[in-house]
Amino acid sequence: MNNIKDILKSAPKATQKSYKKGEIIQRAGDFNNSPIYVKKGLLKSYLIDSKGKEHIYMFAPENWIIGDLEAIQYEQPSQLFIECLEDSEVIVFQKDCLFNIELDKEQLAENAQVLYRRIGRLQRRVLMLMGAPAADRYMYFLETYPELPNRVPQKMIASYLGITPQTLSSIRSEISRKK
Amino acid sequence: MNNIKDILKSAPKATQKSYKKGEIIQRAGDFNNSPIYVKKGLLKSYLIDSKGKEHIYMFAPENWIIGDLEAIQYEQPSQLFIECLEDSEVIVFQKDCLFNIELDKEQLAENAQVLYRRIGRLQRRVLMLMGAPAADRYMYFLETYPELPNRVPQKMIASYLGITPQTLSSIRSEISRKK
DNA sequence: CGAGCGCTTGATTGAGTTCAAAAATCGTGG
DNA sequence: CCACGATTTTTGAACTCAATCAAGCGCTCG
Repeated sequence: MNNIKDILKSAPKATQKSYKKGEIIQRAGDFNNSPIYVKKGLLKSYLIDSKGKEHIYMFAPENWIIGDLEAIQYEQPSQLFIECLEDSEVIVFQKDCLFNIELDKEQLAENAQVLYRRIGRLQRRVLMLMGAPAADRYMYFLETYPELPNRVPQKMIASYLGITPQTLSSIRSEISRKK
Repeated sequence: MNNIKDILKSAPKATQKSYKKGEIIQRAGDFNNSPIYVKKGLLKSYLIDSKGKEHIYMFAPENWIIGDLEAIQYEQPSQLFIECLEDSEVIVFQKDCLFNIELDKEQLAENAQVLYRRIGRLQRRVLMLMGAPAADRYMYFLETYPELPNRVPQKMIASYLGITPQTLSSIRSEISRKK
């Protein structure tokens, strides 16, 4: 995914921070959004919709970057909350960390590839959300985050997949029945 | 969206091409994928799923960039078809056009922002696909592509939104009834 | 040890799909 | 420019998958 070495060298003014499980790092409405690199631990970002329902946009275990990139790029208040699911150590970047003109060429080229990879993953997710039935979505989650099924509660997985915890439960029992 | 000036200056070895309506520019399985900038006309990219059903991933009217970025970045064969919906003039880039090390710093920084914006749009789409009912999805389409409702048939809009043409038809009749 | 949260299971409901067919629109050749 | 066939859109009925509603079980941690 995102190579730690590449990230670190491309972030001259990044700051290191620690958060405890349960802390909310960024809130919807905040203007002060930054990309966050996870060194250790686990974060999630999520949207609260008009009916008060939570939709998880992504998880960020070790070596992932998380943030409301849409809000950052368009200089709008964040739509997303970012919350700490395990005690975590992170690096908070500057907003423009990935395209700051003070970076050197290698770093900029590297960063463009980091963004490219993220687009690739998002493309895959969009195609998945559009076509795939609930069971296939769960498989997709297992591929994307092989280490997470044991680290996050099922209701969060369901929220990430856009299905209810009940549906996920029945999918899982169906899978284990088939074995 | 993507500023034509920025794109052109950042693409030293790009080639210009013309396609007629109905031509297929790239096919699933091709290894020779490139990002394509649309100067004039309209393209679409789409996936054929295991049941033979077409899912439109995106439309690219004037000034958009289209391509199977996932396939390019991971150097895999394309999953997506790219097809010409109107006679079009396009610029075919090199695969690494956006992060080629020969580009200068301004160009690289600019390109990173182009990618950033695309991520922002994808983020929005993922959140939309996850939560929103069919009627809201149609509204989202109208916002994203204000000029397209008259240029593409409804069945394609439905395919882009992940709903059936029948459902879209009933949504539209409901909307016009409310006025 | 009890209260609350998370997971499971079953019954009911509902949004959207599928199937089918009619109505409207488009495109092409005469 | 019209006519005809093909495609697209609309409409309606039956069905399906997943959501909602509801109840019960098992943990955890307070």
